Amino acid sequence: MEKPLASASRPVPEKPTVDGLEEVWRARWDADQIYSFDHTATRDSVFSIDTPPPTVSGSLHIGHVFSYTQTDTIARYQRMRGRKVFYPMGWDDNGLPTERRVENFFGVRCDPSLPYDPDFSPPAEPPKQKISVSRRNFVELCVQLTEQDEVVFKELWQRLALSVDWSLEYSTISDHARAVSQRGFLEMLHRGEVYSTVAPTLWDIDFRTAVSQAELEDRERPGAYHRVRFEYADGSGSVDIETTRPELLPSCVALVAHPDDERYASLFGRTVITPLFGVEVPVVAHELADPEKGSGIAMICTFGDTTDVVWWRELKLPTRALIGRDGRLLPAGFGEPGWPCRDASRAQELYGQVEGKTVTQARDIIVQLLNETGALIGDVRPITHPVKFYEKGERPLEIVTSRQWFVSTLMHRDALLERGEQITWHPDFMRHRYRSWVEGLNTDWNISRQRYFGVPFPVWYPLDEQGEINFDAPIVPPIDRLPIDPSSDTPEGYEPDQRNQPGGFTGDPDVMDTWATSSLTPEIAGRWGTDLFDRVYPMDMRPQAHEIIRTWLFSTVVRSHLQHHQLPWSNAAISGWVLDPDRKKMSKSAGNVITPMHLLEQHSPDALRYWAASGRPGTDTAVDDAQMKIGRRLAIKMLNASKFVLGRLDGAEIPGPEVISTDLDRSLVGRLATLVDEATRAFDNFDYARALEKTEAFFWSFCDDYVELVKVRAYGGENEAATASARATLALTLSVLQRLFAPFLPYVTDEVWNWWHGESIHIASWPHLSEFGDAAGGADEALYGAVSEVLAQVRRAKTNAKVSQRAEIETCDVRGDETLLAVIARGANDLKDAGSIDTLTLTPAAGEVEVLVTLRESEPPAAP
RNA sequence: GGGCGCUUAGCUCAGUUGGUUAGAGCAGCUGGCUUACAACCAGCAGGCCGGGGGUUCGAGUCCCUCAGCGCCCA
Repeated sequence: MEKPLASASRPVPEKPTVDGLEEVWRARWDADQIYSFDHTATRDSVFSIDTPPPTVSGSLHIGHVFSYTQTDTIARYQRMRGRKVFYPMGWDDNGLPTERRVENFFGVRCDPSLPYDPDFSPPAEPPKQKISVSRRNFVELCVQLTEQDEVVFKELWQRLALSVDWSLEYSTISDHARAVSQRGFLEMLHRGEVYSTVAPTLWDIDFRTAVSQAELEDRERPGAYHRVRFEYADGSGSVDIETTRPELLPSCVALVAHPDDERYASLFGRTVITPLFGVEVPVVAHELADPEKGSGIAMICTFGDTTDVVWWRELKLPTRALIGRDGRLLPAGFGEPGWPCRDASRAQELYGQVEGKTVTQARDIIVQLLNETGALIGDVRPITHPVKFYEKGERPLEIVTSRQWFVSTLMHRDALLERGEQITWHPDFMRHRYRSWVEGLNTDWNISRQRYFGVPFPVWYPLDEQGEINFDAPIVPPIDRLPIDPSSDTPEGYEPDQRNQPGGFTGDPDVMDTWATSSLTPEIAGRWGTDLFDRVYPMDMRPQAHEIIRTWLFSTVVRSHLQHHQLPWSNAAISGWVLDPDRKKMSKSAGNVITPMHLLEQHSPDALRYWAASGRPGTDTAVDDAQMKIGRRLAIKMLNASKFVLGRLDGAEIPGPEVISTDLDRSLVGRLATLVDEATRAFDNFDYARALEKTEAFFWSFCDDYVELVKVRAYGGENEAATASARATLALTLSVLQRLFAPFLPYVTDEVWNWWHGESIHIASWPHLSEFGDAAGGADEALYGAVSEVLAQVRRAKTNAKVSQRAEIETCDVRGDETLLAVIARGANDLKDAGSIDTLTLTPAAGEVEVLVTLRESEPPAAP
């Protein structure tokens, strides 16, 4: 304190406004680099944030404002507390959403068999028929479009005043990110934590790619039970199963019922014959067979759903793959090894009718055949049941058998559960989301994607003399050669012309799952391998939304656990969703997505931030114009209150807390100390909303009551000490409030701060009790409340009399409990000033406080 | 089917280990051009704290149960 106003860097305007602050302060923060990370800081002085890199899919969303603002308030708080804040921003540009957008935006489709065309440029308007382009051309278009999109996002972040250090910007498709991602993969490979294998794989036939368990969702879809009769192999009878997928009958490898199901107990261990195809299959028992479902006995096919995979694995059943990558039925080999059959030629003939058909076509044909042979019993029974979809997909997933890379997660389940317990969750109940996900894991993490715009696996395979690929001996590059692209780079010890030749090599054609890269955001942002990494890792905070706990959060924990044997961060701050004004979830299909730019224009960035920061941690919050208006009003109030207080300080030396002597002032300062304590504790607990709420409530009370009470005294009078006390209190309180609001209202608070300070408020110190001297010592906090209450009653009397608040009061008699009156007496002078009271008397009386006023006769009542 | 959250004023929401008479803002109504602020100020009114049961001297808060909404997992 004790700074002369002369240190101000901006004048107090005659008529303050929030409009135009954005341009002024954005430029100045940028010029002064106030958000730069101190690269010499050591880990103990750093607060590091593992910022979520948004998927740059082109359209901004109000949700981006919401969660990123919440994080920014915490970043700003920590910065003011003196921590060196590591606050990077990234762009998650690799992956399927970008491919989708590029295909639609330019009207192209990737065909990896085409050669690169260096002169290709997309047509101005996307053509109706998509143009096929090479993989490299496609990737170039992806890069081009994401760079455009990133500009739009960056503009929003900067207008919103996210206190990001933009020199730490990264993208998940950059050379650096690809190198980190490939290194992470190779290190797992060396440690034996990833493996490639031919396995049943969840497959989206439209996207033509594998997907992982984390990308699944159940959707209720109509289906139908078909009752199908299987004859016993010994001809002694038959059993009826019910299935929703009769087209998979050719791949039936067993029937299954619950071990306790007495209806079928006698069948276990016996064999039955599949209708149409005459394949002899066993009847087995497994607990996952639901006696309530259908007839209680089901056919196991390879593969119709994930339960089939479990049965196949646990019961060690054979594989008869039926569905191809295009969703059509593959050629079968009845009578050949692996396809035992009683009448191979008949089976092949029947199968010939469905081979190459889509699943739906095949179903109709099989049903018809079953009907003709009498194996279809009764009517088809329509039902509704959950079907597994890729979360971005439009058709049900199939399960195909193909070679994929997997990260071992199942064997680490217990350790990963323990990691989840070690995280400090905000809010705490979010830990359940993590736990239930990990407990429900049923496959290792498939990280292969048969796509184009992603990080390639840094792996080649040798070809033997017959040109067969040896998957068991992958060739890998040295770490310092990364990033590489195995489809164009040549492994050590080979010549480029040996590609795809017998005795030569071939590159792994796939790219990694986008989460396989973004699970390394701490390593990417923190420049793994440089000394920066040790300064920021493990990080302090992972902010993110709850719907990606099973993907981003989980995968990051997995990678950190495997790579570094520790948590990637100590705190997970989980934000809620933004709902539309009717509290409906926003989605493109519902057409209720709200974009932020016009709101920014209409209400100001501070106002938008106020709305965002009002949303409790983890709580879904509706877009609310009214709340933004309140934020704008708050910002304006801050301007006006600051103008008033600084106007009272006369441009002179600002008195320090040692001159705060008046009881009322000390009472207010005592409350202010409590506020600082509350706001600090709330922020330390990542509860920005609580800090805001407490600060806001104090601020309005300060303006409405305290300022009114001391206004006259602060103007100056005979009692210099009393005047100095009021001014010092006003100055201290204003200074504290400006700083407590700084994380929420960065524009307006820096404006008002600079009316009396030279440096940005955002690098000022968070308020601390040491600034209060002993002004709060022994303060009677109840005094301020009691005096405020009497003032309110005085106002009420005037309002009831329908006179102006300025109207003078001849006598005011306060009646109440004696001890309370003694408290009020200590604020009597200010009360008289604020209420324009001539004579104030205090009369002990039983019961609640009562205020009786007599208005001055000469004051005519207001006209009705 | 299992789990998590929510249900408080017309609306949006606070309510911190159980403790006077349940709070705020908005909207509504009444009054006031008050030397920081009319984009403002003052005041008023508005609540079976989802229903039921229990523990307790005392429950919006803890326990049980039911209902509705939302989400996560299977």
